[in-house]
Amino acid sequence: MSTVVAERWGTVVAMRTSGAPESGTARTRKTLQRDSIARVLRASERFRTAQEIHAQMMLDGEPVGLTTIYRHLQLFVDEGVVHTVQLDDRQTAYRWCGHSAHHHHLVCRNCGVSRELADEEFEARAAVVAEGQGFTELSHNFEVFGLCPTCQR
Amino acid sequence: MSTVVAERWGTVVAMRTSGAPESGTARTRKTLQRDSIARVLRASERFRTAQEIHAQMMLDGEPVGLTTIYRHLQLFVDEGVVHTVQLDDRQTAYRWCGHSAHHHHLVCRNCGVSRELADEEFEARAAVVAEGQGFTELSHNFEVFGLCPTCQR
DNA sequence: ATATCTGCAAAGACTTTGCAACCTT
DNA sequence: AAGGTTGCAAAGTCTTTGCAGATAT
Repeated sequence: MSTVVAERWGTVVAMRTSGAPESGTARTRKTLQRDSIARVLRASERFRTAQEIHAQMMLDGEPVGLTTIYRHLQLFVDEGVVHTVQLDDRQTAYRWCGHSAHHHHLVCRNCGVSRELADEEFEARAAVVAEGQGFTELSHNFEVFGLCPTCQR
Repeated sequence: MSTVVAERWGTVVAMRTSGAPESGTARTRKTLQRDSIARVLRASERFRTAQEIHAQMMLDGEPVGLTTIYRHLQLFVDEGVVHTVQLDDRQTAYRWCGHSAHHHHLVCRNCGVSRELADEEFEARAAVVAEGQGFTELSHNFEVFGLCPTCQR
């Protein structure tokens, strides 16, 4: 159903069109766990790790297995509605964006709050510089970290 | 000797001045292993993982423990002469740059070969966009991946 | 002579997989 | 009824740490 082409250096992800199941293939089922996870993600503009999401759900009285959380996060990422950031300590943080349009993030390194950054000039320059070196099939990572207004106090 | 301030979201690394030991502190010793690792890194313009470097050294008849490789890579990073990139599969890849001036990389996702990118406009735009949102103490990640001329064939 | 360096073994941390019971459709 | 879903336990990976013997200065 989903086609993810992950390569060693940089990743190329083919989005999966969640609503339109392929010929004779099963659909993703609607379950309490899936809904809970989506709700928690949508409720905050922060990047959270799977473990943090799990801990919060346990506290909130919505116990969902860590395994299930990892699985749905990956499904959401495949669908393009959740975006990720690699933390320095080798963890992956997830954030609900609700759409799969290409963009980047400005992330608070203290609390994880983030804003979306969609700057066409970045994209253009990245392409120009890379193509100037003869590289093709480009993709890129770009994240800005800083202290958000709230965490500056 | 080295001061590394690693925060959860994004990293702030205080360079360590390798040549000038602090008051009464010991210096890094010159050893065969350290030299071998540095030589291997300098010999290629690629980003390599610790495990790849280890494998190559074993094949090259320069057996050095994986532990030692990890330790020296970290020392080189602290000194600023080696830069890193986080791979999608959660590994860290290292590349000898020889200097600690701020820059980014254009990396071939097939073979890891890379070119340095030093584009002041990127830096400027990143700062402007982020400050416009009220964020301070900025830092950022930026890497472009693609297929190098050689790997396109 | 002594503090650092090496590297094996073991520990750590996050994430993935096997599998039997469970729940949507 | 059929097949996706759940979650515990176990496995997997990369990286770090403990420690005793080896080594650079």
